[in-house]
Formats: sequence, structure tokens, C-alpha cells
Amino acid sequence: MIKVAITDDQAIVRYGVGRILEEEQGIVVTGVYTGGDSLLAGLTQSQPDVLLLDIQMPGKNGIELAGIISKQYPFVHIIALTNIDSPEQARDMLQQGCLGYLLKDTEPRVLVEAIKTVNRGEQFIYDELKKQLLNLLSQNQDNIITRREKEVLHLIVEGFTNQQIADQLFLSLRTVENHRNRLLQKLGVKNTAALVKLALQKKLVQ
Amino acid sequence: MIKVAITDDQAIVRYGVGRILEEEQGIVVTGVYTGGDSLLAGLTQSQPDVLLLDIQMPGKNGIELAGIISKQYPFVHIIALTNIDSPEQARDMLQQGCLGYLLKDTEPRVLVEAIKTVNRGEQFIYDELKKQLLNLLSQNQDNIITRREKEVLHLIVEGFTNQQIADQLFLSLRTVENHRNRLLQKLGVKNTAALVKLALQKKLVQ
DNA sequence: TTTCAACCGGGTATAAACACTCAAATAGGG
DNA sequence: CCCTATTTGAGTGTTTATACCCGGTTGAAA
Repeated sequence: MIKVAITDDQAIVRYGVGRILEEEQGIVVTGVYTGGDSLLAGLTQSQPDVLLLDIQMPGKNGIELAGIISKQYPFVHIIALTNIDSPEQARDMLQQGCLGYLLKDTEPRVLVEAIKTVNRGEQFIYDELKKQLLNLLSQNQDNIITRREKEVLHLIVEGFTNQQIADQLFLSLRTVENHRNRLLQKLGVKNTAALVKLALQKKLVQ
Repeated sequence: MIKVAITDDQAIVRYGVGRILEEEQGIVVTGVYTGGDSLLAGLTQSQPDVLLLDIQMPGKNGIELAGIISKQYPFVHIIALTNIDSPEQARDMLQQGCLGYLLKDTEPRVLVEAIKTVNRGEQFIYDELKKQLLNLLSQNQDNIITRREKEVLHLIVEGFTNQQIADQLFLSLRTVENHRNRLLQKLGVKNTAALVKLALQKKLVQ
């Protein structure tokens, strides 16, 4: 029997996953938690073989939690279960020690398959995501935006002029212009409009 | 007994909502559908009192479906059940004849309350959304962006310069400059960066 | 028919952004 | 410590954008 725990702030998801797993022989649900705090408390009592973990939750988010749990309970295999189809987020979760990444529109049999796979200590990632993760890696190799550049980019997106940015960061106007030019180069765009659009879409800034 | 139907492409949600409603006296689930087509087919056989309808679905989306159903079966009361907390989307759904708008992180008792409320033909919208809808209305009253301005705005966001936009739209550079200035005025921003950010965030362009 | 908003175009300025090159100080990893 | 990437600053010039102004046309509504 594979012991599975669920952590999700949405009651609908807790009920839904719970029912799917109850109908499955070989799987038993040993814990249902509504958030990070109750999860961490529950883990001190009993540890599941597989933990289904939501990412967007009030309080501690799934990324933090995955990091904490995979260090403290390395034998608990974590599957991220989320609504958001984002390779960036998947990468973060995998780096924190998750073995699986699933979307909530996953079919029940796939969910069950994923649980059995990670229970054996193997990774479970759907093919489309694998591709996206590879793309992300190749992108990140040449698109290294430095801390300072990100800082300047943030202020550009907020609508400040170079002079205003220079004043805020205690830099000369020239320095800010240079950072701005380098951003245009690195991101492969030609003007402010495209820069802001890219920054917002790729979530380089909040 | 209130007859309730569920339409959602996510199995987890179908199971979860199903269980919540089964535990409730006074409510009976008479239909569970995975998408628009099976829903429309099912409605020809039996009609629920309340329909829980997802918005993001492959094929026909919830907004289309709500329009069709509220015309064809005006006695079926529709509640939008979605992950996306967006007043724009809520407005669209309500305009299509929905009586309720709920997020999937809704607590079971609220879900049940919503069903009972719309079953009586009353609207069920949570307070926060009411506020946001009012804001949306007041914004739309003074922010009347004309067709042409929207067209220019779209091309600005795409990263084209005024000259390029002029060429594409067969206008003089001056005309485009004027449109651009009027956009800055109307939207109350001072430069391209802020304009693009606002346009993307307020979804004035795709 | 008048009125009004949208649309198109222009004039004249200044401010800001963009392109390219260069180089010194600095912080961080090996 | 050295090496590298980052950060910072500057020179010089061109291109775009922004801020005001103005008037003519058109189509739809009052």
C-alpha cells in the first residue's frame, strides 16, 4: 500500500483527489492538509510515501515547502499538483526536490500512474513539460540578466525615465542608459515597448 | 430537491464538487459533463435547476456556452466556477446570463449557499468581486479608447515605432503621434513603458 | 441641420531613448 | 592571489518620443 498525503487550500481539490485515490487499490490516503502549517505539523506525526502538494497557497507557498520537506524528510516523494502550466515554476519545484509535476486537469489514471512512479523514486514529468524545460535551459544560458539590470528593468517597467532611475539608484544617467542598452541587446528587442512587454510576459519582473 | 449539473474538464473538480454536493441534503447531482458538447447534448435530455460551469475548457469556452444556454434554457440558473479571479471575465459571464461567479477555492458551504441562492433566481457574487466590477464600470466610463487608438496601442505594444505604425496603417507620422499622445493623456501615463504595462495589465490588448 | 466626437494631418520645440565604443573600479569564484 | 563578470561612468551622435499648439473632414446622432 502506498501512503499518500494531499495538501491543497481548495476544498474541491482535496475532495476530488481524495475520492480518486480511494477508488484505487494499492493506495491509501493517510493525510489531508489545507496548508503549509498543518502539513508540517502533520508530518511530525506520520510521513506518507508520496505527497501531493499545491503550489499557490496562502502562507508558505509550495516552493518553500518542497525545499523544507525534501531536506527534512528525504524519503517523502513530492508531486507538485498545480493549475499553472509554467516551466519556470516546474523548474523551481524540481530544484527543490520534487519528483513530479502535474496539472490539475490531469486524468485520474495519470495521477495514479504518477503516484506509483514517484513512489519508486523515479521522476514523473509529462513530455510537453520536458520539452519546455529544455528550452528554458538553453534560453537561460545566453540570457543572463544580472541583479542590477533586473533592478533597472523593474524601474523601467514602472514607467520611470532614465534620469529618475539614476536618481533613485544613485547612479549617473549614463550608467542607466548603458544598463538599458544592454537589456535591449540581451533580450533581443529594439525599444521600450517591446522590452516592457517581454518583461511582463516572461515574468522577469513581478 | 435542487437538481444540479456540473461541467468541468478537470476530473479532480468533477469528483470534488460531486462529493461536496452529495453530502448535502436538498441537493442532487443530475448531470456531470466534461465539456461543452456533452453538456449541450445532455441538456436536451434533462435540465438542472443550477448549472456549475467552468470557463476555461478546450473547445467551446464557458462564455460562449453561458450565452447559448441562458437563451435556450432560461430556467437553468448558471454559476461560473473558475480558477481565474478576473472582474473582466466575471463581467462577460454575467452579461451572458450567469447568476453567480465563484472561484474554485470556495469553501463547500459557500458553494452550497450559492447554489441555493441562484436556485431562487437571485444573484450570488462575493463582495470583493462586486467592488471590482464597480471599479471596472467607472473605469470604462471615462476611459473611452476609440477603435483607432486601440489599433495604434496594439502596435505600440508590439514594439513598432510611430513611423512603422504609420506605414502599416497608411497614416502620416503626425497622426500616429497624435493618437499616441491622446492615449497617454486618456490613460494618465507619461511614457511608453507605463503605457505598455497598463495596456497589458488592463487587457486593453490581447 | 446642427452638433459633436472621431479621425487625420501639420507646426515647433524639447526631452528622452537608442547605438556604438571605450575603460576604470569592484566584487566573487577558482 | 588572479581572473572574470559586473558595475559604473563617459564620449558622440542619431533617432524617437513627448508636449504643446492648430485646423479640416467625416459620419452619426440630436
